[in-house]
Amino acid sequence: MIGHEALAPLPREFFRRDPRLVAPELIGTILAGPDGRAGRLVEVEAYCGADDAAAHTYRGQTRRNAKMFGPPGHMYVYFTYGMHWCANAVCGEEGVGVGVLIRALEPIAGLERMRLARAKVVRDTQLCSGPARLAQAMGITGASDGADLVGGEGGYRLLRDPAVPSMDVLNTSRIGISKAIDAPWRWYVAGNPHVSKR
DNA sequence: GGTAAGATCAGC
DNA sequence: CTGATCTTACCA
Repeated sequence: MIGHEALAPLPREFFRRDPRLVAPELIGTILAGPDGRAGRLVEVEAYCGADDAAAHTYRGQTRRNAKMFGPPGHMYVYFTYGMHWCANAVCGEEGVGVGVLIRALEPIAGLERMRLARAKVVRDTQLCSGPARLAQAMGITGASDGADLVGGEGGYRLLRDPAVPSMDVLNTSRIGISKAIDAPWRWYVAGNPHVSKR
């Protein structure tokens, strides 16, 4: 276990900015969930609303993406491919519809719970190496849509680690999209085995 | 009302 | 590389 209490939550204002500024700064921060589960962010992608054809919010607000238009610092959780949940941190001013998709975590606490949530996994690098994998490992579902990552009501928080290990952050185009495929809005930790493959 | 595609993953 | 699996969004 690690002492979550000692780690300060990221302030609301941290998220109230362009997701392309927030995303790289989220690398190295910690997502803390229920039951002591926690992981360090090692891969993220920015989605830029009306300026971004690949964003769920590109064509405006719908029932599904409503939380992305809500206040920054909350989670936007969506269901896709008939079976997977994925989590974003809402950014920008309220009403804008931008955010950061959390694509991979390096598990740092509550690994037993994570393995329980992902029973078939044999290697720890398969626990959180992908947006749907980490959601399953952390217990994130539609019930978490709109949870406040600053206040922690809803069970999840993003924390700043005062002692982040040094790491090399690389920037590339995003994964798994068919539009705006050239926008360089993905950031990940070089050489980290928990970054998503494929 | 009908349908195509989807910010994915696991298994062959 | 393919199948799974079903919600959402968009069109008629």
